[in-house]
Amino acid sequence: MEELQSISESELAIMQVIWQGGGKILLAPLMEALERQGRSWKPNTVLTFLSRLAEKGLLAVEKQGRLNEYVALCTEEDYTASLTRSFLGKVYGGDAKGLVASLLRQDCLSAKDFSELQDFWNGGKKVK
Amino acid sequence: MEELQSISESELAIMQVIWQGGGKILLAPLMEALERQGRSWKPNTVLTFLSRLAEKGLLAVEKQGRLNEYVALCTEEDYTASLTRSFLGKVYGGDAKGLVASLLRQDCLSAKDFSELQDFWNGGKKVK
DNA sequence: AACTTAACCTACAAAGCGTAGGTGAAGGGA
DNA sequence: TCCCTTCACCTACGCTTTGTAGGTTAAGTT
Repeated sequence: MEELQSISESELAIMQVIWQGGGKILLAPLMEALERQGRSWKPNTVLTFLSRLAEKGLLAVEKQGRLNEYVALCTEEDYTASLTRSFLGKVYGGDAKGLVASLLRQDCLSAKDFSELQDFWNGGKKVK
Repeated sequence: MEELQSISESELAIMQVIWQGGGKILLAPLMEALERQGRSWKPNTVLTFLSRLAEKGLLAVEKQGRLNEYVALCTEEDYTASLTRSFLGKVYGGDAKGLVASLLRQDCLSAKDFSELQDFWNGGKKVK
């Protein structure tokens, strides 16, 4: 699992549309989706974000006739997992238990959350 | 618990020295500590970091005679807790269970970690 | 032929960061 | 008393990231 490059807020918004749309998209539907969520970026602005995402290795650009199809190179889960590993390393020196302890101390995990995680732990181990 | 401003790697290195030295420090001992850990910053460079930390609200500057004493305004635990909340919000939309599930999926938590966390959970709740 | 869309290249300002230099005040020693 | 060192404070400069496009051109649509 490689370390993904970090991206900006705006770039993330683009990726989220692509992920939610099944992992690949053309410019026109992307613009529409962004418009629908209230982002009023000029097409060129979006194209800039797209090419930066390609530079950063998050997107592949595939010619479909004369148009470009922008294809996500990882899933949203891969991306958040990578961010999480990076955060864990930088802030907790890789000590995942420390991170969870911090969540517990801050009351971020309810009793219900915790028991669900236990189930996940017990069940998930086998499945995987 | 306010949201602390984010700081750079270098600024963090400064804060860590201060935290480890009991929360307050003068320039001279700070320089020595940094020197000892192999950082060869010029004094002015360190002073820049210190004033940026003060601007960001992480440090207070108190005159001790003609010298400045740089005083940490939060503990290291407060700082990492704040980073963690911020990360949790941005990446998981506040879903702490989702974060922990991601750690589990990535095998970041061993069985031993998990049982220790259960102890922490059971014990910690009472204490607090 | 004119218009629209998309692609590609280039640019530019603001912010963040590393890295100090210049200057001046204040002790400390010769 | 005069110089040297330390520290503080202000200013700056180059590099990178990010938001935000404009200019130009090629291709498809009317």
